[in-house]
Amino acid sequence: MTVAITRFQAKISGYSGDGPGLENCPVRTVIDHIGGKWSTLILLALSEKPYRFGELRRLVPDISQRMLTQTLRDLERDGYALRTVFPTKPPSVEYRLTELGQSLFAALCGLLDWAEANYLAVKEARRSFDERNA
Amino acid sequence: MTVAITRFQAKISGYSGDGPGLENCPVRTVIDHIGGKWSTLILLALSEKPYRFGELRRLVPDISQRMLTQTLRDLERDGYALRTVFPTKPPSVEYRLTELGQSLFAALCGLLDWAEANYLAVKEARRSFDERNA
DNA sequence: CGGGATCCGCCGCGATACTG
DNA sequence: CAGTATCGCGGCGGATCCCG
Repeated sequence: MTVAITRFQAKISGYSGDGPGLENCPVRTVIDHIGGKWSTLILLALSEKPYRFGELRRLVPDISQRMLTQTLRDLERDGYALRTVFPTKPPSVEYRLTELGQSLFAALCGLLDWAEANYLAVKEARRSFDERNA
Repeated sequence: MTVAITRFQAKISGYSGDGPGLENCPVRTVIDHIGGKWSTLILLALSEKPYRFGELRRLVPDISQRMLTQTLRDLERDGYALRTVFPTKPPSVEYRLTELGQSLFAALCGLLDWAEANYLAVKEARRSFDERNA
């Protein structure tokens, strides 16, 4: 009975092979960081082609410049995005996905497609639930 | 030039066809809610088989009982999970995925597998980035 | 056993102002 | 143009106590 659990234990609780265990959980390591409010949106934008800072701002109208900066930094830190500064005047900075970022996006695509196909059902489920618990 | 953007505009900025637009964005509607700290973990656990409240607590050792309750409520509200109460003494409550939840999980699998395969590379990228910016 | 109620710290995120 | 600095709020999430 606990045998069935074991198959997923590693993904859920982490690998206790070396160290504390919980912070070695693959799911947490990756998902926790792309679970932010803007990460997937920026990833989606950059999947198409490299963009400059200002272009990304216009692409995502309601992101603050502070959060765009921070999101891009996080993506860069995790190895998903590459930041290139062109020393022009005024300076221009280009962001593009790395190989790792592209492969992450490929894995993310299934979820994004699902979201597009099913978000109406989700919204309806929410509405229905809220109505039942009025 | 802006033509290239248009292809993704809907997914990023939402469908402005009817209403304000931004809250009609499929990505935001779905991803924002499963981006929580525990949602994917519980989804992963329930994908294997139905579980009871206490079993889930043991499966995810470091979740508080408050957050487990709330996460399960959210999953139920979005139509991903089904809550069944058995009026035994003491009562037992079972959680299982709905069809919608199972299909979401199927779409999520690609990402989970990617996380398992690449989380070491991500951790290394982080370490390297932090070192460069010391 | 499976919660609900309450209190509270942390931090994600936004708004605004300033800079090279 | 592409950021940095500072301030402040709301809400996520943890700890604790109580209940049927």
